[in-house]
Amino acid sequence: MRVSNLFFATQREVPADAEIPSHKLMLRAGLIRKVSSGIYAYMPMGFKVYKNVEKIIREEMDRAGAQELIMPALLPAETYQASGRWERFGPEMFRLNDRKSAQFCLGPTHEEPFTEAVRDTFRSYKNLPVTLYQIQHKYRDEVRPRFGVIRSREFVMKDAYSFDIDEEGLDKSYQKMYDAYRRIFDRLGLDYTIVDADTGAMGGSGSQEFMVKSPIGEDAICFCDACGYAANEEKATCREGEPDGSDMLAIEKIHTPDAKTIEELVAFMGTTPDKFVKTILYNIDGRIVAAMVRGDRDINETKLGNIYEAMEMDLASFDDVERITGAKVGFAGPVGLKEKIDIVMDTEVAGMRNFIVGACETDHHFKNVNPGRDFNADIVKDIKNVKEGDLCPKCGQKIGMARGVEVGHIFKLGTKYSDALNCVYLDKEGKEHSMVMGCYGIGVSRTIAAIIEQYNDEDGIKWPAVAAPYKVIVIPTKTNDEQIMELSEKLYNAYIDNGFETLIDDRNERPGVKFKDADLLGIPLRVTVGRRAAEGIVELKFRMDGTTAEATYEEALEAAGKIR
RNA sequence: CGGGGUGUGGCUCAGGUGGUAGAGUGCUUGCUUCGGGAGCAAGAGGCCGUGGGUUCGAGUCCCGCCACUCCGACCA
Repeated sequence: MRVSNLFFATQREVPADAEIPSHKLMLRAGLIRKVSSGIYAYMPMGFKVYKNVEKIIREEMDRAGAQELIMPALLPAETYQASGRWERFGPEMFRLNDRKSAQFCLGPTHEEPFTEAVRDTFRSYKNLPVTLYQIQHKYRDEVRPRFGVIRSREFVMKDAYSFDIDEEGLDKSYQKMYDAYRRIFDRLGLDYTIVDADTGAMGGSGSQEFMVKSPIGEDAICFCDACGYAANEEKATCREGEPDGSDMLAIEKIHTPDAKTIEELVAFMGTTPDKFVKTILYNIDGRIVAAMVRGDRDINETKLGNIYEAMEMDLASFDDVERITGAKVGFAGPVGLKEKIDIVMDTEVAGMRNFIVGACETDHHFKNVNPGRDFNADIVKDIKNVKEGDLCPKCGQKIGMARGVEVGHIFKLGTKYSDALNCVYLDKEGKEHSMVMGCYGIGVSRTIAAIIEQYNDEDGIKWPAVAAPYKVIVIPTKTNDEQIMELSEKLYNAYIDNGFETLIDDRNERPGVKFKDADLLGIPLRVTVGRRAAEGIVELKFRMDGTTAEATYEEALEAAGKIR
C-alpha cells in the first residue's frame, strides 16, 4: 500500500477525551474513530489489526475443533424470555421495537440463540460433543463506557459454546478452549495471568479469566508468586490466623457519640480497626440480611450474594436499617436486633474474641462481644475480600494484588441454559438428558487495546508483528531522487512478493514527518532508503526494541522474516 | 442513580463587564528547505450543541433540552 493513497490521518494533539495510553494512541494513530459514547468505527489501519487478531483467534478455535457460524445481532425478545434474561439484563440491554411493536434487542451475549440452534438441530448423544463459535458485535448499554475500546457499548467478541453429554465431556471441551486461549494470547504476545473466577449463584462448576495485568485494569486480581495461585478478587480466598483463645470478658455498652464509621470509632477509642466487627445490612432480593466482617475488611458482595443465590442485592435502605436495628445508620450490630434476620458471619470473625460492634442503639457500641455467647450467627462463611498482605490459601505465602484487563473468560455453565430452553439429547437407552454446556468469550476489541497497553512508548505503538497492520514500511527520504525511489520501489515490491504486508511512504514529505508517523503507527520494521541508496545500502529500524542497522538489499529483505 | 466539568474551523483551545469570532495545529498554493512532526508568504475553512427568553443587539446574560466527559454510588 502506498501511504499517499492510504485513508488515514495521524494526529499530533492528544484527543481531549482519552485518558489511557491505548485509547490515546488508537485515536492519534487514526485506528478508530468515536461515533458516539462507547461506539467506535475502525478505520482501515485499525481494521487491519482487528482482522489480524480475529485471524489468530479463528485459527486457534478451528484447530480446537470449534465450528464458526454467525448469529443475528438483532434478536427477538422471546429468545431471552425463556431463560429469564430478558428481565434480568435490565437496562444494560439495548431494546427496540419493530413496526408491529414486537420487542427486540441487540444481543448482549448469545447463550440463548446457540442453545436453541443446537436444541433444534441435534437430538442424539451421537451428535455430541459440539463446540460452536462466532466473532460478532455485542451490545451492552454500559452505565459508564470508558477507556475507548476497553469498555464500550458496541464491541467485538468471539463467543463460543460447547455442548456435551455430561460433566466429563464438558471438562474436555473446556480444556480444549483453555488450551486454545493460551495459544491465542501467547501468539499475540500478551503477558497474561489466568485467574479463577466466580461462577455466580446460578451454578456452573468452574470459571477462569484471562487477565492482562495493567494499572488501568478494571478488575482486581490476587496472585501468589510462590505457588501460582491466582484468582480474581470476587473469588479469591486467604488463609486466616489462628482463633483467638483469650477468655471472654464481660460485655459492656459504651457511649460513642457520633462515631458511626470505623475510622471515627478508631479515633474515638484509640484502638485499631481489626478490633471491630462491622455489621452491614443488605437487601438481597427483598430479604434483609446482616453481614459481619472484621473492621479492617470489606465485604465481598459476590460471596455474600452466592449464599442466597441473589438475583439482585444492594445495601439495605436507611429506613430498613433504622427499623431493624432501632438505631440510626452506623450503629448496627448482631446483638439486640429488633427483628429476626439472618446473620452471616465471616469465618474470620468466628475466631475473634472480645470485639466491638454497634449496639443497635444510636451513639452506642458494645465491647467484649463474643459469638456464641452474645449472639448466634445463622451462617458462618467466607464473605470477605482478600487484601494486600493476606496469606495465600494454598501455600501461606504473601498474596500480591494487581489490576487486570479481562481479555478472555471461560466458563463451565452446566445445564442452566439447556434446562431453561429444553436443549436435550437422547442417550443410548433413549432417555432424555439436558446437554452440559460451556461458554467461552474473548473481547476482540479489548484485546487490541490490551496489546497497545502492553506495547507502547512515548512515540507510539509497538505492534507485535502478528497484530501489526503492516509489517514493513519503506521510507524513501526523498521522493525526487531517482536512485532512492528506484531502490525503494524495488524493495517494496520484493517485500510484497515475499508475503509481507508493506507500506511505502511515497508522500512528498520531509523524512521527519514519515519517521514520526511510522513510529506512531508502530510498524515493526522500518526501512529507510536515503543517503547510501547509491551503494544499495539502506537503514533498518526495529520498532519493538529500537535497534537500527545498515543493510544491503538482501539483508533488508531477510530482516522482514525476523520480526516478531 | 448522585454530583462536577465541557460543547466555538478537521484537531487542541482563546474569546473580563453583551456590539455579527480568533490562535496554534492540520489543509491548499508558491518560494526556500530536505534524516526526527521545517521557514516565510498567500489562501480555503465556523447557523459558536440545540430550543426558548431578556435586549436595539447574545459566543457572551437567564431558563429548558441534548450530547460528551470525569468523579462518586452509601462498607454502618
